[in-house]
Amino acid sequence: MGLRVGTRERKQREVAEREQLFLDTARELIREDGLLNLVMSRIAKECDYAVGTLYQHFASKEDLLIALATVNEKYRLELFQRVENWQAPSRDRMFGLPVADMMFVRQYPEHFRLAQFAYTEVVWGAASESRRAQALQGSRPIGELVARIVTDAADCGDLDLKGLKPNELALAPWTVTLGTHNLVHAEGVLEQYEMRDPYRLMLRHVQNMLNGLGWQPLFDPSDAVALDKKIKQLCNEVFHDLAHD
Amino acid sequence: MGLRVGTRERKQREVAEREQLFLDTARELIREDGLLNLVMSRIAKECDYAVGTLYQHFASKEDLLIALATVNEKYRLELFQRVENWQAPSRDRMFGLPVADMMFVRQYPEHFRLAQFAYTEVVWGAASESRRAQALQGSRPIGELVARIVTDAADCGDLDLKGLKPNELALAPWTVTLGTHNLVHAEGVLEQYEMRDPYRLMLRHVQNMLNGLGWQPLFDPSDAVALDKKIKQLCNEVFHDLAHD
DNA sequence: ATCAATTATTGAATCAAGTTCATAATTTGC
DNA sequence: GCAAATTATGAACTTGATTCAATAATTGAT
Repeated sequence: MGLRVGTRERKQREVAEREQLFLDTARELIREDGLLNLVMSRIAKECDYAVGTLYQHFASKEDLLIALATVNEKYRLELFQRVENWQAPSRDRMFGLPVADMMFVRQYPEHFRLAQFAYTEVVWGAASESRRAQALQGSRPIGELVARIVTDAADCGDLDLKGLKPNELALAPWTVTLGTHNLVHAEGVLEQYEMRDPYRLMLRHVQNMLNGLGWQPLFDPSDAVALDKKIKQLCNEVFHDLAHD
Repeated sequence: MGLRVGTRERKQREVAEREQLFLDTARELIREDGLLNLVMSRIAKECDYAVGTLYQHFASKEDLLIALATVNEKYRLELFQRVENWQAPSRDRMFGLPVADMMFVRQYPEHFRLAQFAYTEVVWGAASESRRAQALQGSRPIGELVARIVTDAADCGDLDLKGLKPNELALAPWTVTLGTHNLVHAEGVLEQYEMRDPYRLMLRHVQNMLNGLGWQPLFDPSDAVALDKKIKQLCNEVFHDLAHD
């Protein structure tokens, strides 16, 4: 029986590995040809499996897209965790999250577009129930992490929640980040307004928002040197291994 | 020749009317069956035209979606113009824009989802060049309107731009609004955090943001009564005809 | 009013993917 | 080693977007 369990486990591992292979290949194909041209049979062929096998893993194309978005999120969580463990004032840790998000988008340039697409009714509704549950499950640790930072700030007196729940307050910088990703990925829109470096602007506005929330110590966002210094500090102390710019 | 021109103009008008009919029908079908189930041949049949005729107007399904998003934006512009013409302090007018956006989403509940989808590379890239130009052209007046409000505020001393261009500053509340729309339309996400009334929260955070930008006069967003009063005021004085709640 | 030329409409046919499922291959349990 | 159970395969099916040859309507000139 020991052997039987052993082979069963090996089997499971092989299946998991193959799923990862499918997802990695899909990510690669998307990077090459764009989300628009992702073709299921192409993924299968690229991995030397039949389409039917691919469909053993993913109930549909949408299902695969949600799965891909979900594994990508794991990496984002990793970056967020670094920020959480960083020894720094609560405000700097909160500010670190949008910075982490920026780094994340750099590493997985197609992720945001994919996510934007995946969480649309069109795709979300077409994925399997279990896949959706898995995706939501995966996003939970991020929400909890952010809430911990906010709670921490409130506890040590850096922040007054003013009746908001931690996640409600955290929504403020989150929407700024999310909205920026949206605009950056909305073809043609920002170009029209001649905006250089929208992510830099995003970070400035996150600081404006944190000031508006009364998160201590206040920071002067018009001080370009100080803002740069803060970003550099994060790159050095938290994201040293993936700085490339 | 006068007659010839006359008939030509009539022809053009008829074509324009038919295009509008196609778009209205598409909007209706989307409302009924969702974006997911929009079928080109169904639109044509519903309008008593052949698919080929539909394709005389729109180069592709994506082209039609962009066109629909573009006409919807006209209505949004209308609401924004009401706010601009409102006799009120600059800060209240700026705050009015997210409120207008809220009203707009109420009137066209599927618009935001459509827009989110339409400006994705996937769809945007598949639309015709001229259609994209038209879409960008349509969004320009909104950008200009917002910039006017910001400039106005700076001129009358309510606001210090601190080196930002008007549109760069306006990006701050814009991202908050956009990010909120995103979350609201991302299936399952907000439910997980048990957030009631995300749009109310959005408006509060817009006020936090405007405070952070130092837009005078400052407002206490934790004062629920005052916030309600401000929203009510806008509903009464600017959106009286479409209040329904 | 007539008709050739031009323009617009039509919908059956084409094509591209996503998805299924009967068959073949492999693995398991005995 | 073998029957049963599981898994993999890819040709066939299905749906829906798009095309285009055939048909109809309109135009402009006589």
